[in-house]
Amino acid sequence: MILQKKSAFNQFAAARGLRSTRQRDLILDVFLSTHEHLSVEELYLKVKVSAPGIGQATVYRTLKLFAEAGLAREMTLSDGQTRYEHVMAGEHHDHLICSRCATIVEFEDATIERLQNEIAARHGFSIRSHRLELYGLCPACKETVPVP
Amino acid sequence: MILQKKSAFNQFAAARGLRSTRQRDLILDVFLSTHEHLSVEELYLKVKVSAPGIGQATVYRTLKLFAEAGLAREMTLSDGQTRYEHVMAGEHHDHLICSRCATIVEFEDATIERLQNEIAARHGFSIRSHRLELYGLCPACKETVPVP
DNA sequence: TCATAAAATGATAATGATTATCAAAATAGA
DNA sequence: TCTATTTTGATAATCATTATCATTTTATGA
Ligand SMILES: [Mn+2]
Ligand SMILES: [Mn+2]
Ligand SMILES: [Zn+2]
Ligand SMILES: [Zn+2]
Repeated sequence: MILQKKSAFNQFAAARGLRSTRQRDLILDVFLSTHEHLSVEELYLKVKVSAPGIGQATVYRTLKLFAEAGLAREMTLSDGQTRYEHVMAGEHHDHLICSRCATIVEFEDATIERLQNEIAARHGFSIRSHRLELYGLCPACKETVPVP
Repeated sequence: MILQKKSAFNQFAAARGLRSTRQRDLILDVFLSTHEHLSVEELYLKVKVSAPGIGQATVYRTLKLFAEAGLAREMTLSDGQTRYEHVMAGEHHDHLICSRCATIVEFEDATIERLQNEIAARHGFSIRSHRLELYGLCPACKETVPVP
């Protein structure tokens, strides 16, 4: 999986005439070693551990590249920070998000996807992408928080 | 409908001990006279026509009040601008958005809503809110744009 | 290996949307 | 009218992201 993505990126880089750099390799390693939905800032801090001199701009630029290369997906939750998550070409899922502790659970629902397409078709739209986010309390937080 | 919302806001204002001001009345009138999903900036420009001296901060503040009062809903599309739309208490709908001309079509789908709740329940979440946005090309733009 | 053109990096400034601050103006009561 | 309190509008501050640009790195081929 990780190797697949690395070679996917190398292919992309070759096709685009990108040069290979220490920074990009490192950012890719760090990104692929996570399994969360990390903000750019969080990724930047992780990368900085191995490369204290890295610039934020490089991290921003590189993550955008990963998205273009099809191995990452850019997402913006309601906290106004851009996050990146792993994605294998063609794969798709939506998110359940805890409003209290920010836990994220991924899900897919074929029926919802189908209904979305039907709705779009009914209005003459051709869908390119969609965003479905369910906000609420996760099981743990439900217990902790007093019911209003 | 408009009268309903005006009195809803007056009630809210009374309960909160808000004073009544020319600016708020005007912003409410302008907001209620629209039927679109306007950004704060757009609302600000509309209001400025009748009250050139109005401050943006006042518009920002006042729209937030409307949301708290339950007569407006704050929404953020993928363009990173906060928009406000009319909403009557309890009403809900989702959006189909043209990525090219920004046309917005509203829809409701009971089945999707039900499935969302089922998914949340399956993961032990209690949903508080959700966001469903379908991005694509509207009928008009589909014709205009060359197919890739 | 060396030179060189092109690309990449990192520091920093700029941007854009929103919020905070605060003095001046407006409002609601007494 | 007087006064305490709220509201306003101008402005500065903030925050995430992007643009700029001098400097450093890379690829390539003499
Ligand atoms: Mn995910
Ligand atoms: Mn709407
Ligand atoms: Zn939680
Ligand atoms: Zn369109």
